[in-house]
Amino acid sequence: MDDQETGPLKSIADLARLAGVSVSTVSRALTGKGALSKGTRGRIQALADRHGFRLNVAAQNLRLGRTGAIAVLMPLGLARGLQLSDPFLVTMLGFLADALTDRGYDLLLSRVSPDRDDWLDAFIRAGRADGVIIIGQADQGAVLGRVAAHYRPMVVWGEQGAGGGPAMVGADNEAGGRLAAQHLVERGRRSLAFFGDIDVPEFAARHAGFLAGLPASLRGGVALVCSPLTPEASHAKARDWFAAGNRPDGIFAASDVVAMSLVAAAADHDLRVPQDLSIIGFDDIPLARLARPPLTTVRQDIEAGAHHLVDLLFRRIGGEDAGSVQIAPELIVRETS
Amino acid sequence: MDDQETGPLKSIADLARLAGVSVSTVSRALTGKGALSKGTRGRIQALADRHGFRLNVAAQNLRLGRTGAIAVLMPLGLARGLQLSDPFLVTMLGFLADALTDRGYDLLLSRVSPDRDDWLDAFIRAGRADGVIIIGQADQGAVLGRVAAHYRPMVVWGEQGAGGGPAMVGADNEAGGRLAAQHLVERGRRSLAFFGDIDVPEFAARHAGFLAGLPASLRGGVALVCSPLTPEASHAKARDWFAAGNRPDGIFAASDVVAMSLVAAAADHDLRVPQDLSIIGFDDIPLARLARPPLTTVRQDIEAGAHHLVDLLFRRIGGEDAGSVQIAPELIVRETS
DNA sequence: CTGTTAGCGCCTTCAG
DNA sequence: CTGAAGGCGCTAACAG
Repeated sequence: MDDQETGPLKSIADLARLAGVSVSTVSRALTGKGALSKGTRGRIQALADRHGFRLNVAAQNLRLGRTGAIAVLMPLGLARGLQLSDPFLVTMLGFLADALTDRGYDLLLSRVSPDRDDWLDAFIRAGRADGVIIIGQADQGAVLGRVAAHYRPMVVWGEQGAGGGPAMVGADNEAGGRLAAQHLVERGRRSLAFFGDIDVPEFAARHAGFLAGLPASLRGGVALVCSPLTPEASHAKARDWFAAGNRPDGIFAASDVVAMSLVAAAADHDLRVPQDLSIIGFDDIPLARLARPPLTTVRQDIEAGAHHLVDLLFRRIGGEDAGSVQIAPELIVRETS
Repeated sequence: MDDQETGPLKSIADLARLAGVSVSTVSRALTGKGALSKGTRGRIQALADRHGFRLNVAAQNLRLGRTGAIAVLMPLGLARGLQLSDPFLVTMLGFLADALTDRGYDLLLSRVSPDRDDWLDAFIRAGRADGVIIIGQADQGAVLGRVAAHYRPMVVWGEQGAGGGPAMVGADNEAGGRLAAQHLVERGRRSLAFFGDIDVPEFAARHAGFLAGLPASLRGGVALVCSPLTPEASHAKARDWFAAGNRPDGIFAASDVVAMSLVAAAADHDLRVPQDLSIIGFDDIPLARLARPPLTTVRQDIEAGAHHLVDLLFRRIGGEDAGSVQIAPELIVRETS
């Protein structure tokens, strides 16, 4: 195939020498930018192809003052990589990867430890990415607010704080909580509980909405159980809680994984779902439908969320001062309620 | 805080000017490399800290001829980002992110379309990453083999091919299949099926091991059902298959998601699991234990797999000619068998 | 111990 | 339409 075996082409200069033109001509030919005669351009492109030469993206980016990558950071999951295993986060990650690729950007998945207060500033100043998407503000609201004040290309998935914070995209968690409450009440449930850690803002909003959606007579009796998120830990928590003799007839869980743990723990204690106990999750992860019984849940549209995140980010990169977006949740009634 | 407001420090040169030293001194101070008096180093580091200055990683990497990133590519999941949602892949991704971060590398998640034959060469030549981890060879065995012949820093998760291919890490899928077969036989199951797409090499090996683990008398009667991998699609496939009147008493599924779909579909057809039908999955994803009934499965140690992948990759980056690794699977008996 | 110098591979004015 | 030259921000010899 190779008529002239000149060794691997390391740089644009090698190719220029080979083609008998200058480096700038090669650059113009390969980037498609700048005026160039049709003939030369075609000839050089063919030559590059034949030798398998591609512009070095790193150098290109340095010169252009960009990186071609968007960082996705998940403060929630920093302590253990395993936290990343939450199906919701992962599904989100997949959609983000697609949306970013469509725009010609790479997704940089970088674990950062929110141990020091300046973890985010430090990451940003390292210049590894042209923008940052944060999934789950966790307890870093203050940090995010401070950084947002002077760094534009950042968007956050999570619960809308009181104005002035970073640009956010998220489900209307409070509305979701109300949906769950109304549904349980319609089912005749009266002894209720919420499973989730309300130190996480999203979960706090779900909890608040849940209470708000209840008649005043029930509101005071709602048990609040601070459950972890992983399958193992939440299952253990639920089992202990049932073992302690708690017998509610309706539970709203902060996530589908927690809800599935509850279903499993209920079975361990011979509680029938949904006859004795209604359980509602949140997220509608793909596996929720496959659970036995199929899980009733409040759906967040993850794909729409990912697209909004990316749209918003690129608007802000483009200089627009685009603001937050909220996505309406939807109750999906299956068989655990 | 800032005693001298000089505007944001854009580069090492600004800081050098501010500190009254040369750029190389600043470089030495901030990288910690090279000889430098304790005093100057401390002074410059303090100054950098005070002004929030950090070395630009992109420029640093260009100079060093590296990128500081490892690409993770998943040819399986390229058509739709959603494919990434398989819990196994996702869990793997989390462990990889951790292992790479520990070594100071970023994880570049880049969707590439294996449409043209040179997708991998093109990606590599763009120079975006210092190494490549491929999760799931899918039908790209030929491409991987060819690239491996001239590109060292690449490792593949999947099924060991006949020698000469790329460096691989993977579970011993055939042994896993045998474990499943022996277990079903011990349970007295005689009418068997395998659910999975044997065009995928890993699944083909699981299928082959399954047959090999069976007494000759049963081997011929094993149904082979080509099932997709996503929850929705595999559930539909299983339901249709039961609806067509098929009534095996033992099924080995290519993945836990497929197994959970089978459990759900069996329930739709009033088949009791495990009384009427034993089902075994593969992977042992975190949710397998939470399924109702908890799923019997063949466990692959995902964390060990991720560590082997990263170890192997860096050995190869370091010039070693390290070869493949195989991980022993383990049967986890729960309640679907 | 510190400064000077020459690039890493590319893009982009500015001339011709 | 094409070439020459400077520089993106940083590091690593080589001098001093």
